[in-house]
Amino acid sequence: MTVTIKDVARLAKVSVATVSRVLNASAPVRDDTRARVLDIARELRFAPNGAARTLSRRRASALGVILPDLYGEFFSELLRGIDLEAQRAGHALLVSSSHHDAHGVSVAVRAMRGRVDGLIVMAPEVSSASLASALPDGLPAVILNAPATPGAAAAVTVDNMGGTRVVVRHLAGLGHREVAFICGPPRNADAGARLRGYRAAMRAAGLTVRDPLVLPGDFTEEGGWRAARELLALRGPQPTAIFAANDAMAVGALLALHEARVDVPGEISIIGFDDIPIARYVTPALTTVRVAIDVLGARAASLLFRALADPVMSGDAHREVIPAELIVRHSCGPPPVYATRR
Amino acid sequence: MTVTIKDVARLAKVSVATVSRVLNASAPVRDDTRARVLDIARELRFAPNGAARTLSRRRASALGVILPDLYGEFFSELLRGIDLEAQRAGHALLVSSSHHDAHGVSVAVRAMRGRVDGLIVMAPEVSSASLASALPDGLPAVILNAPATPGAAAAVTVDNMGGTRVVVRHLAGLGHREVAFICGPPRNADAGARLRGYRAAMRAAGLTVRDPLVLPGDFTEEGGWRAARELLALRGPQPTAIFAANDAMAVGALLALHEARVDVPGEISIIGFDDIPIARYVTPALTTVRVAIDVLGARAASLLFRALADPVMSGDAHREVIPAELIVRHSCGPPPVYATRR
DNA sequence: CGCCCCAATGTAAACGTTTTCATGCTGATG
DNA sequence: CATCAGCATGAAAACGTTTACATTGGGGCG
Repeated sequence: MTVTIKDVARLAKVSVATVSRVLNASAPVRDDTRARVLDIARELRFAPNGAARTLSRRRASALGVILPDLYGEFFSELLRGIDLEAQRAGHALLVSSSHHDAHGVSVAVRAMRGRVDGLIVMAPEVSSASLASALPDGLPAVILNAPATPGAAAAVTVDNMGGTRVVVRHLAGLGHREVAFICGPPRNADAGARLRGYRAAMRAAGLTVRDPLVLPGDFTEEGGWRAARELLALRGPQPTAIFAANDAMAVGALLALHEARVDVPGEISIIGFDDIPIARYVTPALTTVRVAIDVLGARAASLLFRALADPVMSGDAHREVIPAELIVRHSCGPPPVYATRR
Repeated sequence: MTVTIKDVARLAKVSVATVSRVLNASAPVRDDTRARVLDIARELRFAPNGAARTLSRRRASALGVILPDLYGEFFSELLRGIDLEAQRAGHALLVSSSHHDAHGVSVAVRAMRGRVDGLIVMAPEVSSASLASALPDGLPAVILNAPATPGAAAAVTVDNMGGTRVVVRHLAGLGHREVAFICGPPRNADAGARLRGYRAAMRAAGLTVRDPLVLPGDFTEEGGWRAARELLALRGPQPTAIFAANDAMAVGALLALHEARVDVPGEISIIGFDDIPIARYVTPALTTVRVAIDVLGARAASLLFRALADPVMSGDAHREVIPAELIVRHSCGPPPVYATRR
């Protein structure tokens, strides 16, 4: 028995149309009737029903956000960036997380039909083809960090290539020649791009990638720890630097080296990717690549709003890239003398 | 021109009612018609309109979450906990942040009417009275970390009293007598509770609180840094331990002491509250009080679901407290000898 | 062979808004 | 004084579902 616009209309002795007009200022209303309606509305503590409004207006004033997870600072920052933009446009956020596979994403997308005006989807482990087919027809969408989609939907991505290039150049400039790489999850789009970027940058710097120095990983601290242990156990020449595909793994590797009493950066340099807040606090502070995650989110939202305002544009599959910047702290130095001399 | 249930009905040569029955399995339908309807629906890529469904069912299958902010790991974890519970109940999350004052919260609450089945509200700086008056009549709500509400709505809070007590006992047990305290924001409910808890626990331990040792703060790293500087500049006897009302400030204080070449824990012990992930990584690792933020969120959600299932209960203003646990790391030790000797 | 019941389906009325169209009414204009 | 413009309002039709109620048709039972 909640109070509806009809109750307000009845008590104010006007039609529901007039109440609607007063509340939305959508048409001129005489001052005295407006005052009367507002009084009654306030007295009854009337609040319009969102679902009815959405249905009638064919506009939800909400954005759907579909994420693989909600764990860690990455998603927190992303969501904050999206929210910032959405808020200024008077839109709410309908979030749904824990959607890893194509089916899960598809279900989540369907559940949002009619409740949101557009979609921001992040599904780094779902192929762009199946993702495109999961997206509904009439709903504009922006895809985050997806494998390069051939013009299917608008997308925002991190400049993984640029980020890895600057890392390898930095290490090469310090004199490193044997740079190990700890990969991310095999099916993850960012992880793949970073691996490719590492290989390309190594080649460009005139360095060769030795296969045993490319280790599997999974973006977790634990995974980084394991990879570092594996490197230490390697027979043959050790690497003089480790490049981890994200900061969490770099922190894990740091821990493993610390446990093994290997000096960082004296004996081995280490470098990450993302610049999560923790990176500043480990000892030695982690040299890494900064990506403005909140900007990533904000750009996605504003891109979506542009597509919403101008439906023609949405076919044009706009693409945006968030820059990545090298942050030099204390975990990298020149290779040890015996190594450079060799 | 999106596809509706009518289109499906027309092409499948049945009524919309039958389509609805098939899609919701809400009534028996002959096998062949069911198959036909499902075929057409799939072919047309039909997805029901959420707003229409909500309106008709008078149930949104969504929870509203109203937060003061989205910055930092606290909110990330909170949201994750809420999402976990909501997801298992098949509910989505409508989040709205950046609502600090009573008016902002009120606006956000109104915007959610008709789009959610219940509300989780966190507004640590809004008085419980004005908060209660902002909540709509028919909508169950759970309040997080609010100042003790006199039975207005269900609430979940952190055991600030228990947490501060165990901290003071720990420090007293190590031999500290002069324990400084860095406060949180003046109007923040948690901050207030922690200050009161500190005073009470000091008294219970037979220690006196000297006013110059209680410093203002604001829950930020920067604020903790400033407070520590102020303590160092103090004439008269220095404290042998600093208790910060949250971890962010403890980290800031740690930094200030490090800069001033004061040994922690040799000369001064330091202890925080919250156990944010960074706490493990600073040097020395921060002794603190662990609060399971994700559990806080999850409890709030499940409490809300219980209220939803059983509307009678919602009047009963259930109250739940999340325990706080001391995590001993390396930032606390016995006071320096010259201090104990005195 | 006629009746009744049940299963399957259709019809139409909600749900609470917004919005289009129609209708008075006021006052200005010729 | 007749007419017309325009402003304030009301009536009713959307919007896309679900669901209460009505209507079939067929089979079992007397």
